[in-house]
Amino acid sequence: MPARISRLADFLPYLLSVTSNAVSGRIADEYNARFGLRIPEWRVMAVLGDAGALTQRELVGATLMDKVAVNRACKVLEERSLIARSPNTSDGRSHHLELTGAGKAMHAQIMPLALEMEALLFDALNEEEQATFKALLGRLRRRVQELSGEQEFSR
Amino acid sequence: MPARISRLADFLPYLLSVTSNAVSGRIADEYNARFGLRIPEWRVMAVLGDAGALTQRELVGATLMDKVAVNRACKVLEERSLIARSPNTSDGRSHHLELTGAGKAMHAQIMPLALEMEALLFDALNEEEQATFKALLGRLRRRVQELSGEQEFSR
DNA sequence: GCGATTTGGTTGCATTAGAGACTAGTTATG
DNA sequence: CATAACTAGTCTCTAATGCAACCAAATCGC
Repeated sequence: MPARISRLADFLPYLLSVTSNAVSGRIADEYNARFGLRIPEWRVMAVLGDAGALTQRELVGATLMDKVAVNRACKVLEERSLIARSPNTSDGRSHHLELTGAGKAMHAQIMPLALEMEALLFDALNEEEQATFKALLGRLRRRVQELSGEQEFSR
Repeated sequence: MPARISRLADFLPYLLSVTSNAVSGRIADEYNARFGLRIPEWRVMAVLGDAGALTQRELVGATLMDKVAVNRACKVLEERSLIARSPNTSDGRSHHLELTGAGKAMHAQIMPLALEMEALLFDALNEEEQATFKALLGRLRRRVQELSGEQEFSR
């Protein structure tokens, strides 16, 4: 008995939240099962693989994650020898973080899986719809940022 | 220095997650500031206001939240005398939950604010785009559910 | 109707995320 | 250069989320 769903189901922020959680949960399970990575760690790997050596500060900017989240993810990855720190000659407070050989090897497995997952999940949308969806998300995000005050782009 | 954003930014699940968090965070702040409500509590209020008396089990179905989240939200709302329990004659394990007078009064303030917030946030999208966005989210969610196994629709 | 199974609700526990304080190193100012 | 103001990173504490075990009431099978 599907108990008449309330108007909540028409509320866009709700729909957005539920959908996002479903997608994230699915992906998190997959990465955890295959690589023992959690999402913050995966994001750091993805960015480092793409951009090369970065500081934590730069990772915060690139992933939009909290600096604590970045720090924890890096610590875990370093313990697993997937990334390595090298001193930053131009600023002694930070280090350059870079994928190790093992890290690069994992990255090479991770990215195809990411695209595969994306394709699988977004199967329900054709090319054009995916592009539209992406564009709308982008505009929405910018709008929220704009509303959420005049701060740079922390958080 | 906007450090070349990596390919992560093109990854749909990432974009979805970041956007959803931004939207939810903004709304959570607003409801917390104005009514001292958190999102799970707000959702329960919204559904009860719309559907009348329901059991916790029915609320789980209507909000897609975890039963623990529903239980906790109800407990808080009951303590604040925004909702009241009455015995369920047809099943002694559960109760009917319903908005009190105060609850209804708050609901009458809450819903317009919800629509206002929705309008404000989704300002960046015109009518048609909003409809498209909603439809795409719906299809995406159904797709994930479908992939996530044959379970009813718990979680 | 009586034991076995199921289900609504509750509690406790483990995991996660975020805010704030703190440390070490850097830049700006006199 | 010495002090003040700032910044990258780390640590700690608290709040939020979800799972699993649990209790009590209901249903099923005989």
